[in-house]
Amino acid sequence: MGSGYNTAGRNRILGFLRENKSRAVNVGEILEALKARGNDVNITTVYRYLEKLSAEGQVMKYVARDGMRAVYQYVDLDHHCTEHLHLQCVKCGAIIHLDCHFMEELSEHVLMDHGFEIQCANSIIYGVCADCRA
Amino acid sequence: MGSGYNTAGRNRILGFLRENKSRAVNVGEILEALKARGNDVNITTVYRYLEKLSAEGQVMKYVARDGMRAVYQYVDLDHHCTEHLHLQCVKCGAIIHLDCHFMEELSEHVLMDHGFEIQCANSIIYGVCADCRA
DNA sequence: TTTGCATTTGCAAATGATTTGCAAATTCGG
DNA sequence: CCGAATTTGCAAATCATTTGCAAATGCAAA
Repeated sequence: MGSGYNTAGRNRILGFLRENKSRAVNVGEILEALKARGNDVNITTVYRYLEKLSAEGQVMKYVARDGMRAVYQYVDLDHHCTEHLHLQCVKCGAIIHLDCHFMEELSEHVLMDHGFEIQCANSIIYGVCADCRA
Repeated sequence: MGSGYNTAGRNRILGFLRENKSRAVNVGEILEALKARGNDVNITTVYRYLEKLSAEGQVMKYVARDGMRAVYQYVDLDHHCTEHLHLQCVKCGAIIHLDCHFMEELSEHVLMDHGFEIQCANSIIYGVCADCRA
């Protein structure tokens, strides 16, 4: 994990991602949030570090459906499991991990009754999350 | 359906989308394909018409997982039903409609336990179908 | 068929997110 | 504290997509 040099900018970026691990954030949000708390970080640095984290699997990168910008979400490597589906909010881009027992039921049903073996890795179910419905 | 004026460019674009209704295409492909067959259509026209078709529900617009460009897929309005999920085989491209009772259970679970309201229309679950697994 | 008006087109320029080149600044092990 | 390797910041470059506007086209009514 955490390979590379330890710098102030990186710590701030990673900190913000961790604080918001329940949702996906975009580059603009990161920039604004850090600027607001007086810790400016250059946009290029943000992009480059996010790419690095993404390659390391420490964050997940997705593309929001409405606009055309990427969103990033912190991944808790400890609790990580590859066998779950992703629910993505079409409004805010947040990713919800469907890794509860129900996932198994779904997989089994689809396999038994439809002969279809789900590949969770690249499947995304779209919809609207709780926050955006409120 | 098909509202608006009938023009050569639009017919060509819609024709190409229909010919490729089994997959999603991007703007570049449309441009190249039409140019290759000697029917140039302006890029602006393509974007504008796709937006219109998308608004009418005649094509589905989503964002490719890899890059950052939009892709569009023709929708057969006759056979269209919004309340079921699609399972698509990554090998043969076959699409299975998950509209059995289990669909309701899934929707309900996701809404109750995760506060997430599924939009079936553009969600696709990938995997391998019965035929291709054999 | 001609006329009038709304819609559509094409071009070039604007936009907005993301990437890249490069020199200066920073990190950290020795 | 030194030096090599990494990271940063800036400005400019990309790339897909959008927009403004004048010219071209479609279509229905006369």
